[in-house]
Amino acid sequence: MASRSTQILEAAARVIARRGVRGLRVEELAAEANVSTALIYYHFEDRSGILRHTLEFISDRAGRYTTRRDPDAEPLSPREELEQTLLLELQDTTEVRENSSAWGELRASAVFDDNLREELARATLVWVQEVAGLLGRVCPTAPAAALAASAERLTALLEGLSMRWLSGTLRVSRARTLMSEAIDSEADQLRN
Amino acid sequence: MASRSTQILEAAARVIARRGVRGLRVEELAAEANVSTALIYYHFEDRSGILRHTLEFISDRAGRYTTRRDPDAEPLSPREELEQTLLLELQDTTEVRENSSAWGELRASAVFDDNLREELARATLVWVQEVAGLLGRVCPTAPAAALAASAERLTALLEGLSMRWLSGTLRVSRARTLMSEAIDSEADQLRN
DNA sequence: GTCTATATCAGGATAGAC
DNA sequence: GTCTATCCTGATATAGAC
Repeated sequence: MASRSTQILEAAARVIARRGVRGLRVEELAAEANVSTALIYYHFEDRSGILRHTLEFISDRAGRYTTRRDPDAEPLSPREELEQTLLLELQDTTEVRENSSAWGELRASAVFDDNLREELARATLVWVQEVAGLLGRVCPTAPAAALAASAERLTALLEGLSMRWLSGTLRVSRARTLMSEAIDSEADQLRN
Repeated sequence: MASRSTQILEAAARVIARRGVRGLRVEELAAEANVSTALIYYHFEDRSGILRHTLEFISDRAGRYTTRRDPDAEPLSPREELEQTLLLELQDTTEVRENSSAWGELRASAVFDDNLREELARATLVWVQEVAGLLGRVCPTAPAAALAASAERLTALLEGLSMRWLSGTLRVSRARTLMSEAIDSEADQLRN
């Protein structure tokens, strides 16, 4: 059963996805979570405490859905697994939209808020390494440095495309196409 | 000679680069521009008007510094010109930092602010087309659709890398390396 | 732990003089 | 066009009862 804190953090993720970190109002969060504002201040010291905890919550949750898989399906080839992992982030579902826009907000906020940088760097590193690992299974002969570079490019591209999608500059379908072509291209490159 | 409006917009770009869009206080902007808050409201209807005009200002300015060149130097090859155009955005100078962080902020804000989307889409399109044009001169035989896709990927990657740089997750030098490798790779791909 | 009610104040916006 | 002075809303945060 979700604790009160968790319930508030889930609501916070929804509000951030809807309004952004910048647009989060404690009162709106209270309404979304069906609690009073006072309770929020009881659990989290202040507004920026809410933000910190929510962003931690979101990056943990993103890690989970990225690696989750249907247990009955036949195992994916490394190539498919890589593609799926990356394209998962470009789907117009509530969950993905919520995580992606919160992630984008986190990244953007970190430019002006040192407190967020460490957590962000940690989460990015995990993410890049996961992709590098998948690439390594696609191209087992590629040197580690090349895998790392490809993973950095692919994840950075994914963030760029996500932002364009979320900001209404690019359709999801187009973003997906561009992303898979990039994956192919990096994989080819690594096979040289 | 810079008009008052321009003076305010230049100050706005500096303040946004320093504090972010959400951190922009009309009063701080007034101080930065050495004018009163009332004058700002005289020239721009309201806070979001300031934002819209600043976005326009920034994208025009980015267009300018991107294409500016030393008149005495011998002309660049298309390949060099492309590389220079893109790598110009990854330099740790005040001007570039200012434009890039303001640009990133505005992109992030547009996710939640419909007023910014149109201008953002326009500016992105111009930018993508400019890069597609440069790519076309590098690989004159490539079909237009492929040039467009490469340009979209390269500019999206650039935005992604810029954000990582500005948010302290990636060094500029690393970002530059990753970017030039991507340019090479897209150019090779187009030559097939 | 949770609520209702309210203090407090920052900051967007305007009135009116020059 | 530009300023000084000020209004006032909306948002954070707290007091105190249950």
